[in-house]
Order: sequence, then C-alpha cells, then structure tokens
Amino acid sequence: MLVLSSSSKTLPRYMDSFAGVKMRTPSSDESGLKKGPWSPEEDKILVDYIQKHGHGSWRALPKLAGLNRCGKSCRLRWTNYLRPDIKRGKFSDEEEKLIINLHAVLGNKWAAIASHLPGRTDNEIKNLWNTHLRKKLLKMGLDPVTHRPRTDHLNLLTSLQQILAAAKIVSSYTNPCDINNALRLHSDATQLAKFQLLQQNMFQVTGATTSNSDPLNPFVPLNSLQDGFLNDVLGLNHSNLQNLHHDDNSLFQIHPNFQNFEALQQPTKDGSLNADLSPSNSLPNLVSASPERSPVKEAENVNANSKDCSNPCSTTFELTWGDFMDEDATETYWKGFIDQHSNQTWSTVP
DNA sequence: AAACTTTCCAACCGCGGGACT
DNA sequence: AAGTCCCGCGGTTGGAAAGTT
Repeated sequence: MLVLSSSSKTLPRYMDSFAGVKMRTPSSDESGLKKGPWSPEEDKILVDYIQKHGHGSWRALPKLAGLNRCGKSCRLRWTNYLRPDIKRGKFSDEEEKLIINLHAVLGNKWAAIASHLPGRTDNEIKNLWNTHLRKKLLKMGLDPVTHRPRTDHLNLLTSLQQILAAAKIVSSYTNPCDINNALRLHSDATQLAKFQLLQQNMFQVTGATTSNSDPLNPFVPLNSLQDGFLNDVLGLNHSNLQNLHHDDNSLFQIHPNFQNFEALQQPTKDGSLNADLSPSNSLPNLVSASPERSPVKEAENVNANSKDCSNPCSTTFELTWGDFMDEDATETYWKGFIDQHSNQTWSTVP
C-alpha cells in the first residue's frame, strides 16, 4: 500500500498543483503518447499495476497497465516519485554532509551517491547538489568539482599574459622606445601576479581578513607580520606594489577579469596554492618556479640592456617575449581590442 | 502592485553499456 | 561476432514559485 505524506513539501507533483503551486503543461509526442506531469489517475494505475505484477519490462508495462505513456516515463515516475520507500522532504544536515563527502570521492555519480542515502533518489540528490550544495562549496571558497580551494588566480595569470601581449602590440604600433614601457609593464605585472599568489596564502598563515572595500583594488591592508614577511622573506615592497596599482589603473580596467577581485581575495581552506602551473596548461607559465630564470629577472635584464632609446633592441625583446607568449591567441584579441579602444591611454606607461 | 529575475525541481533527452538474439 | 533491445545514468529543460526591484 502506497502511503503519501501529508506535508506540502512531500506531496506528489499533481497535489502541489492542486494547492496552486507548480504545474507543467501536459503534452504528447508524435506517437500520441502523453508527456509532462502525471495525473493522480495515472499514478494510481501505475502503482496498482506494479504492486500487483511488479514492473517487469518497462517497455511493455504501459500497454499492459493501460497507460498512454512510454516505458521510460513510467520507470522514471516510479523510481523518482511513486516508489513506496522514497523519503521526501528536506535533507538533514547529516545527509548534506554525507552527499558532499561522497561527491568528493565519487564525483557526479548520483546513482552511486544515492545508494548510500536510503530513500533518496539520484535525481533528488542531483537537484540538491545543483541548487544548494554547489553554491555552498563555492561560498566556502572550494571548487565544487575538485573540492579543493578555488584557483581563480589562474585566471589572473591568463589575464596578465594577455596584457603582456597587448603591451607588445602597443609597442609595435608606436615608437620602438616604448618597448621599455612594455617591459616595465611586463615586469610589474609579473610582480603583481607573484604578489597576488603570495597574498592569498598569507591570509592563511597570518590570519588576515578581507576588509577591502574597493573592488578594483586587489590590495588589502596588511598587518606588520604580513608586511615584514613580504619585505624580509620575499624582498617585495607592499607600498610599491600598491603604488603600481594606483599609478597604472589601466592595468585593472582593460580586462574584465581584473574587475572581479573578490574571488581572488577568497582565503583558501588549507593555504595551499593548488595551482596547476604545469606545461599542460595551454598558456605558458608567467611566474617561473626557478628564481634563476624567472620572467621577472629576464625582463629586468632586457630592460637594463635597452635603456638606450636609440637601440631598436627588438631582437632581445622578441626572444624574451617569445619564450612565454602565446602570440596567435593573444595578439588577435588585443589588436581588435586596441582598434576598438584606440583613444584609451593605457599604453602610455610613464 | 506590476514587472522582472532567480530559484527550484519534476520530467525529459540522449547516450553508454549490458543482455539478449 | 554482430546487431538490436532495454535499462539506467547524467545532463538539461521548462515552467511555476519565490524573491527583488
């Protein structure tokens, strides 16, 4: 005997519609079989038949039971809604935690996850995941696919690479001496990327909070411990980096990714970088793991060699940039961009 | 209060794989 | 071995409710 719960949340869909809640417009396909929401009569026929005979062949069932539905629709209605052992209603905190843990191990294997939650269907769990749990993880700063801290800063690296390519194009549009400007931009951008990554992790180590109110400013106030860490251990100067931001706001305006720094400010759970900077990444690394051959250093070297504006210095420039720029992908994009925004002043780095 | 947007979830769709012929 | 059938799964859709402007 099928017993339906009386709470509104646990009512079958057609009962919801009686209460003035949801209702799907019924329809039928070319073969004349009915589609859309099930009526109470149809449910009763299906339940009565299965209780008497079992479902047997789903394909044969509709005809045998006298339903104008396809077997697939009958199976879905039974397994997701009419089965007597289905537990309906709100998921408990324990169930949600279990689903999150199982998802971390099994991924989107909803049926496998459902097998660990008696009375819950894969469809219900999938819906819960897509509407609630996914967002919950995102809010916690976790990637809902990998369950690891989010790696939005990789977007920043990509953005920076595009900016660097843009700087190169700008320099080719203008005076060769502007190469120095381009290289400075490159150096600064690389330093900025490095700082961003470090800052993310420093939140974990030193317990900084994200009280930054300026969405365009990636810098939050640092306490003395953090400032000391930057200076003493990394040889970076926070004030200089901040000035870089204020001096060259264009850096933050020319690409949409720069306008979403909240994501970058999200502290990670375990403080690990979790950044995939492997060669499999389609774009080459911007921040080298090796201090002997970092883009910063290379750019600085080139910069030093090209101080004389009379020196075309294009050979060195091309070599250096060519080491880590995806020219085809980025130049087309930025040439179009520059053509559209030719009155922008971002190329004129002082 | 009307218009618009977002959320929610039952139902549908298409595909892959196992069973059967 | 090859072809067909059927089932189960995961992704997506559609439309009403709920929320926001």
